[in-house]
Amino acid sequence: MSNKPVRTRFAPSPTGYLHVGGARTALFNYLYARAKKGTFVLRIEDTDQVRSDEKSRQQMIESMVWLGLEWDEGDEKGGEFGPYKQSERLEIYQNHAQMLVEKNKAYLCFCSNEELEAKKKQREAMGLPPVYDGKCRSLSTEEVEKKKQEKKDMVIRFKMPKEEIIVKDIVQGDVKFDSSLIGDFIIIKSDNFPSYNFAVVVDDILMKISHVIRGVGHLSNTPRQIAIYKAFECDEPEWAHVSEIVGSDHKKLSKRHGATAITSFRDMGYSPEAFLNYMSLLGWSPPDGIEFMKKEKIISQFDIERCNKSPSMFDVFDLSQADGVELSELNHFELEKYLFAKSKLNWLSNNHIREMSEERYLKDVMPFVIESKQVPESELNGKTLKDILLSLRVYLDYLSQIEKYIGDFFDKFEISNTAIEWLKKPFAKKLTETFADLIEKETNWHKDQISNLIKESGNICDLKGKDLFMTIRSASTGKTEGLELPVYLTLLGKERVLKRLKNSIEKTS
RNA sequence: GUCCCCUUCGUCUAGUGGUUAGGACUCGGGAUUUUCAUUCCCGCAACAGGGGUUCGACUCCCCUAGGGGACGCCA
Repeated sequence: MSNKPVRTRFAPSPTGYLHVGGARTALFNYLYARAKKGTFVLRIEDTDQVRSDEKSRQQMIESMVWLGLEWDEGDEKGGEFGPYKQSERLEIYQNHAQMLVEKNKAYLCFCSNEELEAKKKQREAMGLPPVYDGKCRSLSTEEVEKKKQEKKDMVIRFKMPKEEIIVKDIVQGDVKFDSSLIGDFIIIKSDNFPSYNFAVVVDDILMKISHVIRGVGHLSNTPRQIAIYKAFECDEPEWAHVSEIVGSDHKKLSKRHGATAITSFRDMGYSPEAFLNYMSLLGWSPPDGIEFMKKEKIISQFDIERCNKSPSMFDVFDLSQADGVELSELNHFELEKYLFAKSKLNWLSNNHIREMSEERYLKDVMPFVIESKQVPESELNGKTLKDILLSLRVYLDYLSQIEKYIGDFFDKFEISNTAIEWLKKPFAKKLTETFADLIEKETNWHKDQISNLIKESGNICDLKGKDLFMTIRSASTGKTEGLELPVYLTLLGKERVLKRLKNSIEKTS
């Protein structure tokens, strides 16, 4: 419609952690700005003095940074249209409200809360929409002055014109609203703070926002906002109300689906790219249908026109297992239990982990290795650990899973029930001893050589196939699954293999 | 209560009047792998229901049901 430079914004209110819903909105704004070579701005909407807090703000920023949603302008970064915190823009809103009052498009209202409440109930009883009746709309200047003298609480209300308002929305199409159902709403509260609908519009005008991309929840606010644009004689931005995200129970995302706190996913060891990839697929799909994408590819294919209207489910937690549990209160360890093991998120994440550079992977996985406390400190920097981690890479859906594999390569040695079955076989003891002997004498510790030794043990004991391999596997790893055996043993190291074999021999007798 | 929006395999979705309704994840089967994972192949599985409009409807209209959202001195 317009060829103005694209400027999008994400405008969270710092009243809690950033969750999937918010992050997805931020993502779409980011993606669109990048796709159109525009600007992405971050504005903090902290006009709710009671609920806003600094900690939330910081956690949101932390989440944004982690996801790689870099903003070009905004909080903590500055820019030519600052400040970017609404609490620091109070004067601007008041001036603008004053302009509206002077143009007779807004007015002072002195009605008390009790009065309003009573009227609302009355109207509801009569089956009328609960809108303000406009009592103070036509107060004379004298009356206004008099009430001001009395130091009555006052607010500023916007004169809502009676007309049909059509929201022209990129994803929702044209949506009609009857403004008589809206009424004169408050733009400046009695604490002198602007109301949401007013502050957004003033900011979006001043910050030259070209596209407002947000959840459908805001669609019904849009007529109010359009009316304000008109009152200021400014062009509306392009609207795009994307579908909301729901939890596995089809209900709006809440603390119950928890972990919707972005930082929880970071803590579980999802890579930001993977999580971003997953979120981009909620309500949008790439034209070529290929879902595993790096950020650059998402950007190059993104368009809001391909966003759909129907709500998408954030389906990574098994809520049926989490009855009465508030997932948002759990740490990554506890949270893991409620994850669907085979979610698309995990699949994508596994793919991203495999595609990472080795350096990046090693660097990212290390904290989880350390956290597991299963690797002796002396070996933390060794080449062996590096090789182990690299071999384990294909097994990981998210990095914290390394904690369940890594111990098997060091001092931990437990024989699983299925492994015991192999060790109980009649030939197990002899085979294990034979193999141990061969290993003890071996000086060339290399996977090909180990492979030879396994075969040789087989020849000596007249065994091959599963009997041979599974028994040796069970005796040396305690498990019946895992890496290719010669590789596994190479990584384990001669000493540990011997120790384990001896241990297993005792169990077989 | 009033207004607005939504409803395609279990999930994410493609699809804009004529398709064997496509893909991805999951699931089942098979091949490869000494095992597990990986990889490859095959398969199961959907247009919420009812009315229209039309030669023809997943696509358009209406109704019903279900879900979501808005109606704040919250954002």
